[in-house]
Amino acid sequence: MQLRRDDVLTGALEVLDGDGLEGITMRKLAAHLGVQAGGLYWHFANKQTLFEAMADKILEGVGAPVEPGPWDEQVGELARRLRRALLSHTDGARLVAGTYVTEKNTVAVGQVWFDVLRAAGIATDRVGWVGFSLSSYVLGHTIEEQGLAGSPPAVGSTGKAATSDAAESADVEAMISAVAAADPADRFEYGLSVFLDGLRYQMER
Amino acid sequence: MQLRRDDVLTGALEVLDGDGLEGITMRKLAAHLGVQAGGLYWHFANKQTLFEAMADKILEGVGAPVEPGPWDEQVGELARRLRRALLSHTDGARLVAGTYVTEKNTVAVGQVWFDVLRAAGIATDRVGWVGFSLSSYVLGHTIEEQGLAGSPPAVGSTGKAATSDAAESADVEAMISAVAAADPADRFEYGLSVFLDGLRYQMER
DNA sequence: ACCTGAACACCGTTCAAGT
DNA sequence: ACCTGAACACCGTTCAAGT
Repeated sequence: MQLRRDDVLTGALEVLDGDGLEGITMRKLAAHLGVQAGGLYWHFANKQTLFEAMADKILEGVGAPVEPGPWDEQVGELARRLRRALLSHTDGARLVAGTYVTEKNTVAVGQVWFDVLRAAGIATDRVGWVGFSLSSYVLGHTIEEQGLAGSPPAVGSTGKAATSDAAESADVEAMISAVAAADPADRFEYGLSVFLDGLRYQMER
Repeated sequence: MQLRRDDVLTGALEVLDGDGLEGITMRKLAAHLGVQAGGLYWHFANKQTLFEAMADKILEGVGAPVEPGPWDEQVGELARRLRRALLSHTDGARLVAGTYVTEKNTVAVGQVWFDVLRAAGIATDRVGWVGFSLSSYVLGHTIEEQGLAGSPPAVGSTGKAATSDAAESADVEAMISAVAAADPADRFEYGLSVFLDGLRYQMER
């Protein structure tokens, strides 16, 4: 049974889900595929290239056309789609963030964003900035989401708060706990709504 | 001349600036400090701990009190401060994003955000969400900024646009070029202004 | 065309032993 | 207290050689 490029990619995403971004090893992937490590280099020039292909595969479908409707709902849909794709694999956000992707799917993503924002009436020379800003938010948020998953119950609740004002420090800890305890999807939606409100405001001028 | 913990940290940031995040090696850092690799483990339990300390050091000063003034200017100042700190070292954003920091400076950063947003009149239970959203944007944006630095002239301009509509694809490429060509600081300010407009809008209701 | 086997130049981490 | 020396169990990548 010969290996196709796509089998390697699928196997790599399985290893990613099992062992995380730092756990992916050419040797481990090779073993997972029942092959010697050196053999992988026939399919991918190096690990970096493999990572880029993985990142692109994660973005598959994010560039699909969006349903007709109000522009702000469309933009929201795009943002949610991107988040869902990044969440679909362990450390997906960090993987995509770490690779400067120019592959097929990434270009497709750029295309839909462009179409939607242009149809929304945003000036051509601003469309890129809006898309870049919003996707930066999605990427940053999702990285934090996936990072927080394996971290201590509440960031900062380790008791080593060095603040002199005990009452105030308690408030901060309460804030941090509230953030950590909240549904990540709700937090995401909140930030998204702020951004969309800002966008609407800027368009009404 | 004995090594102090802080010397190791400083040396590590120098290696970071020289060789990037992937280039940092316990052995290389040891050589840079004129020491054997094993010796570093007296100062830091492991590489991850070292990285966390580096991330925290990068955030030094970001938690300083902010000058009195309109709340939106204060919030903007905090966002810009964070961006500047992340930009101050090669791959700074990715370093901070990859470490779940609970150290001194990080807590201090949380403290100022809390103070400023609270004073702005944002409800206590919303303060964390706002701070989290905004810092997600800053983190995501800065990661992309630092990533784009070493990448091809214009993402997507590789000529392999698979779209059927040539004219539309040209528009997308123009958009991408416009984003890549623009001053990163301007792009950052734009997204920040959108977020702040949205925040103002939400507070007026 | 696709992969093995074996090698090369590295890694992070541990730990007895030195000073 | 702070570091060396040497080892252990790994890495990514290359490349002749096999099928």
